[in-house]
Amino acid sequence: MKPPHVAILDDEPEVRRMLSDALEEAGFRTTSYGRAAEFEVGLKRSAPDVCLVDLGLPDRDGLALVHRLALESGAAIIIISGRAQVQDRVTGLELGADDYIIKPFDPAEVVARIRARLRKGRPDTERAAQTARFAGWVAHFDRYMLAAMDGTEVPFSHAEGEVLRMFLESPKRLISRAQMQESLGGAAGDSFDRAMDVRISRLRTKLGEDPKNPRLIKTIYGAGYIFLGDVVWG
Amino acid sequence: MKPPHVAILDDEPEVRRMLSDALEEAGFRTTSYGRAAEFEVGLKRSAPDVCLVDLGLPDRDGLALVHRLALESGAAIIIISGRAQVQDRVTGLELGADDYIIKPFDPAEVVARIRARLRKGRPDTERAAQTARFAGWVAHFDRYMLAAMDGTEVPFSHAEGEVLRMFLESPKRLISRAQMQESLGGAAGDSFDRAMDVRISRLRTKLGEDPKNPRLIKTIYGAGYIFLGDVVWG
DNA sequence: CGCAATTCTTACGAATTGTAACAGGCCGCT
DNA sequence: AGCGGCCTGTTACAATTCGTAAGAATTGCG
Repeated sequence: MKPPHVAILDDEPEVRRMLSDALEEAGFRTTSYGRAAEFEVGLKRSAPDVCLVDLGLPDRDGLALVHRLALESGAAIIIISGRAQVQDRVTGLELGADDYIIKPFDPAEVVARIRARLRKGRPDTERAAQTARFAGWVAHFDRYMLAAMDGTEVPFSHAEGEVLRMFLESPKRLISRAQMQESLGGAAGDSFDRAMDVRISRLRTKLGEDPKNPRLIKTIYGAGYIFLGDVVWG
Repeated sequence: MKPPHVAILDDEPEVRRMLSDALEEAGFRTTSYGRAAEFEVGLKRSAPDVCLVDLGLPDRDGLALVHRLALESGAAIIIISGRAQVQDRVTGLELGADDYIIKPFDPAEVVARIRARLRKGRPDTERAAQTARFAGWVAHFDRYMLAAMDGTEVPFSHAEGEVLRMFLESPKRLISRAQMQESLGGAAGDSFDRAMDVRISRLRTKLGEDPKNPRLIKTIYGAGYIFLGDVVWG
């Protein structure tokens, strides 16, 4: 398994440096950003497992950013802030942060808290579920079959299954093209993005989507795709 | 859904009392224990969702208890301790605790941290709420749809959604053009500000604004925009 | 080697988004 | 009030992005 990826957002270069050094020492991959705008662009390319966010940003309301992250991203969110009041911590946590660390901090503690989040966040012990229910379908990934309620079965290929699995693992979340390509091992080539389209297109027809008005796999022009529909694994 | 159950282990009666009061006020069920032995007996009867454990116990090594809990129980474990050294926190977290709170603590923060743990532990239930109500509309950011009260729905694009979301996150506050450009990832180019205008223009028409007299998105000449209207998220 | 299934590439049409151009409004000045 | 410059709104068009059909390349199997 690839090492977890931590995204760092802090406007002070020394702090970024200290964090990324400590985290890479601890075996994580890191990406650092100095401004919220760059950070959000980076999120679209690859979804991190943990976001370390400094609230004292010059260019954006940090709490609003945290709120959005909590809603949209599945990552664990850890706030780093110089504001030490209890009320600040409470509102940060209420808005969706998973932890709140006060400056000045010790990098070792940051590492320990990140590990604690990842431990709970990824119950990969029982992650062997091979079936998923959604929108009247049951996807059997072990047999490469889609079963409808009425008993009819539709086979799907490996490429289609990769895409479908990605959707079912992150339902109701925007998935950017770049994320898919990274996840599906495709080098972001010139015409590889067209292949993505085709895979999704075929998957859509197998799911019986109305091309004019898809209800499950929706295209977000210029951003990616989103899978609507409630998913139950197992 | 039954309210979550929090088990409290602390040898000081006043602390137990303060915690249980605050937690029940917040809607949790609580059970308090003064000694580790009772605590372990209680665990066998009913498995709590969260364990609040004071490390400074007279009758047992608290860290060893935490370690066992982490391995055997599925509950979230939060350490409360008077020991404030970084090394103490790191070892506590490494041994399996999910959080580490230092005495003296504020009950409100304890509640917030417990909620943060439960949120991640029970995924997918409350994250789905990606909607905001305002001025007779309901914005569904997961489906990219605006629903009016009478049931009619208007789709909005990603670009329009970015603008709308910015407004709804900061209602009744001035938002400058520069802020928007930063936030929407656009390099502040020569003609990029024109694109902003167009986005806002299109959004206005979808909201049915009167161009002559906009009620929701008001432009402040030379400064930026302001979104009037009360917003309720959820 | 031939066949079939899968996947990629190419090509063209459709949807969205950005850009340019023009029209109108706001503000300061006389 | 009237004028002129700057800011903003809107429309039309161009560029980018995406969907899908059909053919080519790849893979797997006998």
